[in-house]
Amino acid sequence: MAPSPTGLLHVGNARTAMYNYLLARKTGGAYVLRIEDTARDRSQPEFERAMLAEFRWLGIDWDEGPEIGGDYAPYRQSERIDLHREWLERLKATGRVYRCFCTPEELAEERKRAQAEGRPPKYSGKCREIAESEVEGRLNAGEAAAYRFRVEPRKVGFKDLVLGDLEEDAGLWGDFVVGRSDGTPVYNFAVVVDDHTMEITDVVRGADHISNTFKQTVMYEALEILPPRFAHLPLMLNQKRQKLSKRDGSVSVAEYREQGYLPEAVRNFIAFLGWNPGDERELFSLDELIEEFSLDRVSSANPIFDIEKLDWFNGVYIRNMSVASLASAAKPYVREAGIDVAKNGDPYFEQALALEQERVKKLSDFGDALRFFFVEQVDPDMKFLVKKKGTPEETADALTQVVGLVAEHDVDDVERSEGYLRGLAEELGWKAGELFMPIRVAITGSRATPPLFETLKVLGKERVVKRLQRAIELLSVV
RNA sequence: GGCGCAUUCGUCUAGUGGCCCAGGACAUCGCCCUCUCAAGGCGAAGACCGCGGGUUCGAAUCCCGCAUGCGCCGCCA
Repeated sequence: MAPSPTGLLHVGNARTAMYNYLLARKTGGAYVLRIEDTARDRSQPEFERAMLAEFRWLGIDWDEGPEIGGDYAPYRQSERIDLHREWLERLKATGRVYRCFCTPEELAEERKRAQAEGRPPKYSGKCREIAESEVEGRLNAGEAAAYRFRVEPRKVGFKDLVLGDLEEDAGLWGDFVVGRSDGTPVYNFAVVVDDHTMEITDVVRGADHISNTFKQTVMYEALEILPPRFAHLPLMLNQKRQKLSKRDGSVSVAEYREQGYLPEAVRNFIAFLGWNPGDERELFSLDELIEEFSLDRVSSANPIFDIEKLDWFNGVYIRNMSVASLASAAKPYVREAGIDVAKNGDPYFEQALALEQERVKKLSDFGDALRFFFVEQVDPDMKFLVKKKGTPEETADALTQVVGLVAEHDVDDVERSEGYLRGLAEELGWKAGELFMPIRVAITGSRATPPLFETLKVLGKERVVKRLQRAIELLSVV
């Protein structure tokens, strides 16, 4: 994989990296990470660091790359410029490149005019036939000149492992730049040099690179070297059905991590955006994905990123976790929500967590879900604290009796609590739910909570009594 | 504007000439379970397979055209 560090890692790139990774692990090949940082103005080391961290979080590791090195170092494109220059010399030797003196301004102007007149914005070839002597003269006079590749009009094709045979007419291109006037290589040329010199066998990248691949194909031929295998992945689209962009805000992997999506869920979800095993299974571990993945089952249509399905995957993975590992995963998020996790000890936290485990979709949901377990007092909504179709007075009376029972029998045995509380409801002539709801609201402040008796047990007699008494007071003021 | 790629339920998709008047999953709705909320179980609704022509005894599947969407057309990657 070869990301360019010009922003945060977004889910589209993450999927591409995943497929690369799966393919490498499945075939037993070496997985190479190369940083494409030839965009000097936009590439930033912070982005590189962040991206690598994000890959690791997803469980994607690599065999060769910056930091860890490898036989084909260096692994940053910007550090391979000498090699690119060397290969540019080779290209020059084939007579396929020439100097172009057009300034960026002139070219932009040309393009604008072409667009306005409805012509394809293609380089005119203006500098193509400048005589060798004139080239030298202008160069000596200090004029800047780029290197352009002389394109011969003909059909260019390659076999794509996902899309099949692809073909394009090179006659439509115009000569393209391979070396900038400042001496640095252009990405599309650097890639050819790097892929070849690093002995890359398989290139899996986004479909937005298809037209680059045609041009690379021509360069490979000119240099008389063999291209790698290519596979282009249909572009992941946002809800508006546009290509996912780094400028697109809510698509960075970091954001999902921060919201409490689990790496295994994100992985599983992303893998299924454009790939499936051919049967109806959907839950796949990394190892299973490696085992089953193949490029020929990658679909050729553009998938749309649908957060609801991710939510479902995440919920499934949260439910499947052991309480202990869920606890360590969730703690930072709960703390982030302003809750003093350590306050009542780990066992308390884990018991509370276990009650909410099947009720959340994201780790960040635990903050709100667990809050009532940790606050000093809850603020019950009077509307629901009062018995349905009942009065504050009778509710207060009932809760007073509940306090008595709790004080006498404790709440440490779920079945016993249920027994005596059901008994009370019967005595009162109430339906069980009519009694349980006021209790629930009194002790949690909410109508949607884990099962009542287990909640009572975790909270403990003392808290329960205190909260009930406060609710009774609130009811008496009404 | 040119070129390329794509087009099956709202979304992800199965489907490679007869098993498909199209299967699964998410979401939605209903029922069950039930002390609430979830989870779970069961069920419903939801796709004239983008449109139009062919080929064939037979097409979602093959061919052609059109439409739409996306991508690329940079001394960005």
